[in-house]
Amino acid sequence: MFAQAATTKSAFARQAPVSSQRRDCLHTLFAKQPVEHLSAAQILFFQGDAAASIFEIVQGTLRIMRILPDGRRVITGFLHAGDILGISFKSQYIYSAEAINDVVIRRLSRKAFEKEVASSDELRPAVFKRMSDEMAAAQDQMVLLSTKNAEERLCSFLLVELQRALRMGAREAVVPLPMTRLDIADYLGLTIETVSRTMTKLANKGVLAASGRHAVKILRRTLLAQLAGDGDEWDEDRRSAYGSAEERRAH
Amino acid sequence: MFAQAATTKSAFARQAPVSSQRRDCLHTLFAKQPVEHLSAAQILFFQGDAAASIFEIVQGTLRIMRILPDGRRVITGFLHAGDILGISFKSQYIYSAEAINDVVIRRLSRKAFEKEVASSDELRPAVFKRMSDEMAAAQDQMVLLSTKNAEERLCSFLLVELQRALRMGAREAVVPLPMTRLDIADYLGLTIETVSRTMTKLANKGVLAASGRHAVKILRRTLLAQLAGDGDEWDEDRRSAYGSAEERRAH
DNA sequence: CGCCGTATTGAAGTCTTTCAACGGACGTGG
DNA sequence: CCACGTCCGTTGAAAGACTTCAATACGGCG
Repeated sequence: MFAQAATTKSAFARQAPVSSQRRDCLHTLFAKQPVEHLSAAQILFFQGDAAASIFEIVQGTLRIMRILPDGRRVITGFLHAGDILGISFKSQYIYSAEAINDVVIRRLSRKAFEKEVASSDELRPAVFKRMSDEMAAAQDQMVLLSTKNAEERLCSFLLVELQRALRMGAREAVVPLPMTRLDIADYLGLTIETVSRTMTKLANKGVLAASGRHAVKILRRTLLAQLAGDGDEWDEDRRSAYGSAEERRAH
Repeated sequence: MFAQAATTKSAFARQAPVSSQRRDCLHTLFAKQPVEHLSAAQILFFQGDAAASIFEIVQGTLRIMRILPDGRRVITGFLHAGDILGISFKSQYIYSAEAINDVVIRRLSRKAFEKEVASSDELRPAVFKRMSDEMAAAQDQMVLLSTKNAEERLCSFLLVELQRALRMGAREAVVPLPMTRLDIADYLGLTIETVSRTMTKLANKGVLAASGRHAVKILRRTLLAQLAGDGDEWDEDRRSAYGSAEERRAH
């Protein structure tokens, strides 16, 4: 168990949905904290709870979500090993966090965290950067939800998760999907059926192949990236052309 | 002009799309900076530009947006007088900012800003809070885009803008809409036609009445709030009921 | 006063959702 | 070790919401 946690810890992430960057000095803050365990479906905290702690995820995956008064659920992100959770909170948690599988975390009190950050000139930029990355990820998600169709959404999601898996040291292009289809649907703003249908469509196209229920193997990564619709992420040429392209319509 | 700018400056905002809080000590940073003027449709900065400055909006409205490679545009927020722009940036701007009408801003170099923040124990929490508010707003927008239909989206938007107008000292329930329908559409993830149709539907219901092209008068504020679908924003009852409500489907 | 860009309205089309049934995997218990 | 039940995922068909295409109307500005 210890060895396992150690290897997981050495993993890092970049560009993931909510807050995951490469290992930085922030992790040293948690190094001495004891680990805590959560089992699948266990809730770490509720939306509206007093935001007392900041968490480092050592192992496993969490979903962070909001529930609307009428019961509709929105998943605003998935958090994996190496991610830090709770930096951008106010006095109350703005969403709920729930374990998808078995999760190991370390906890730091908000007070202690703020004290450390105030006193360290090295920590401050790291915190700042992390929040900025979180914000950028949130913007990406808004773009996805505003303009992308089902196929583009799923491809975007799979691409990000694939990149994460590869950074974690995966040797094959296999994307682990510990969450259920409903989680994916609630994250992408689709229904479970549409996710399922789109997945089989991608399989038929030869983009991917199911690898058990909770993983997919990516067969054509370039095609996946094209279908994701992010293209080359805004190149210089497009920029100068922008002015004349203003009349283009939405969607 | 000066007097006008002064009154505008005393305005504050809370809970607006991207970054607008009540007046706080951050504004003192800009007090000595000279004002700059932008005319309608003028671009303050481009997505991808080196993020050299932080801005305080003294007057007017900006749209912040991202352009996808294929030309699709997403507006991730509108910024009004009193808002501060650019705190959550990395080394490059993650979106473009463009004036909707005539805009007055003050500018502070990123370097100077960071220096001030590092040295002031009062400024740091203010910056932190602002970024957290921005994050919360981004999450709200994700919820809107994920789960809400056209009517709910438009009502949510109008409600936020109405609250802002009232805080700014508006005596009547009139929402100024300096942006075009296309802007609203790109912000809400809809088409211009759907925005238009939904607007007239709301007028027929007696919720609002057009007041020229760039303003609407809200006639039934409570109904507007109900139609926005945010309800009472997550009450305690619902929370305990959540566990048993897990089987609910998306949308 | 007339023009041009913006907004509204109508009708058809498309994508996703909804409703419904089936299939398959996993875990428990016999 | 297999049987069975349950949960999750897949597939099909119909319905619905929004988009798209197209024409018309409004409103500000020269």
